[in-house]
Amino acid sequence: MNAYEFARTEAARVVEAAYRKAVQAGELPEGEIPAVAVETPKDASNGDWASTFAMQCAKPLRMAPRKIAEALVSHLELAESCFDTVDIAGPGFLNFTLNQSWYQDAVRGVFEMGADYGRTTAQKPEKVMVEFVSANPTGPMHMGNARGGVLGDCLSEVLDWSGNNVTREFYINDAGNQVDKFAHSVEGRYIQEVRGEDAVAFDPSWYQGDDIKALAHDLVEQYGGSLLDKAPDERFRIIEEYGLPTNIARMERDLKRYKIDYDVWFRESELHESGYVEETMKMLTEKGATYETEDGALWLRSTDFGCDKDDVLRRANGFYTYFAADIAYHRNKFEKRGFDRVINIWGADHHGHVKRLQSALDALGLDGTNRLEIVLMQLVRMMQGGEVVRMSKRTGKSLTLTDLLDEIPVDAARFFFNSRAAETQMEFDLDLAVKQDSDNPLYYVQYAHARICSVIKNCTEEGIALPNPLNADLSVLTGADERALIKEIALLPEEIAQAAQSRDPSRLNKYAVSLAQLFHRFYNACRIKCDNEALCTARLTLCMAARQTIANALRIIGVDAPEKM
RNA sequence: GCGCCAGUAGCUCAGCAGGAUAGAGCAACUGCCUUCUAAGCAGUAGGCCGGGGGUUCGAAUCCCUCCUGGCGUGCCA
Repeated sequence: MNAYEFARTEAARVVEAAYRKAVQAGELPEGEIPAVAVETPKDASNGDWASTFAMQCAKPLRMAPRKIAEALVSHLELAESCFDTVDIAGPGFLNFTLNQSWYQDAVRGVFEMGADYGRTTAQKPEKVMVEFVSANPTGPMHMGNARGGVLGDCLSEVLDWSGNNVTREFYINDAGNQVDKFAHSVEGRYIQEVRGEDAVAFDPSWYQGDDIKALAHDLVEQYGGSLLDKAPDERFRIIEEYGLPTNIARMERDLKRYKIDYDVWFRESELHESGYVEETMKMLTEKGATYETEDGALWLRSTDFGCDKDDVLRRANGFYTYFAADIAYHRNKFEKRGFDRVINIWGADHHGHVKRLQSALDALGLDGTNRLEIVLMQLVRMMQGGEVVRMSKRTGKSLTLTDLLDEIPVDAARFFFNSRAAETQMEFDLDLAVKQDSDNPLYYVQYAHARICSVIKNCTEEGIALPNPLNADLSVLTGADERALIKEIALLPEEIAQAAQSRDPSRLNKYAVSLAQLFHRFYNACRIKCDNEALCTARLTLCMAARQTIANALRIIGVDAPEKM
């Protein structure tokens, strides 16, 4: 158990024991008491931990909260706990102050775990898949993908650190209408390049990006004009078999550059080719969840599940919809690959899709409502020169992930996109991002790390022996800034667990900034390299713990912790 | 129309399984480098927590309602 969790459970244990004793002594009535609530006060002058137990008991025990608090305190036994004192404050708060040995243990805990400090074990470890980005292979990735990429990657990391078995997956939509449209667009540009702009009229349904023209150009280099002699089907096949793998390889390369590595790249086309989609539709039909209309289309009875309308699974022309493939895909995740839980990162514009997919899985007996979670992410609004930059693959005007990484460092991008919870609307000002240097909170955090490294380096160069952190005596660290830093260090495992539980990795950014702030404050208030040997040793130990903690937090976000800046 | 998300300092946002005086960064102003990294620290100023009702010892946080903004409501994905 980590130091933070220990303190929390100790506070609750001690209060509950005091209540029992007070009842035995006849000072408090026996009653239906709630679980002991414990929290950390915002203001340090209210102690390190506080319990609102006395106030919560006011009603069930029919007593004034302060009276209850007084009775509790008179029976509190702190000798075996990690607390020094308990005070009654305000309407009946019980404010606990941590004792010296707790601080000592908290710092030691960092060194016992080292690079793994912050990891916890789950009560119920899950085999969980995080599917994210899953950008269409018909063009380059945009800013929404950039945000989703960091979000999914950091969420995966945080789930992993909380004791789960995590798989990162990219779903490749290499089937359906859009692929035809993609091939059509490349074909058009190919014809234009071979025979001239006027040979074929521009079709407004084409994807317009320069990437399409570039692919057409590649084909001209490879085949000359010979593709025009081939049958249309054959030509389409050649274009697809060149264009899709090329784009997929580029996405993989860009994501690697963005420090994202997937465990699985899953192709939608496999689901169609193997007959898995068809099989899944048959299962739904057997469960009575579908019906057919006269034109031959197959429908899912979504309204039966509370959705506003039914959904087409198989079009009148016999082709399965994206939704049908998606149901099959998720059946594959749960049934075939045995994931306990699946978390998808989706753009908020897909929110209407959530309930119907979950419901379809429920109909298959896979309990999608509880096991499939969708983290909806608001799209990113790009600003440049004070104006909104619209992003659209179709108009080709989008700013791509590659463009972004050409402009700003990977770490700056990753830190930025992990700085807000998924559901918040984000504004990304490119002008600001490019010139963003010392204003960027990332550098504030990294600077704290570099500063520590520098101090430690100076000490060793001057012949000051680094302490063995596992048995260093920290009893001299009694200052407010020192203790505040230690308490923050002790918080890392809890922050990670909370981030995982609430599916919100942006908590780690906030934590890292706060930790850096407390270090900078400590650094300014307390001289590390000082004449008092015991103090110097203790503060060096604290520095080393802070360094490890910052490094671990940054590692989860996926940015470097530099030794100098 | 219906559905989802959001509205907190000048700007960007934390806080929201109810708790003590509502926080941070940026911008503004005032101090701090002859000693470990000033990409730093300390301080000042800035608020009807969108409006209105309710629930209770206590509401930015929960419920209802209204207003404003974003998104969705395809046999597209």
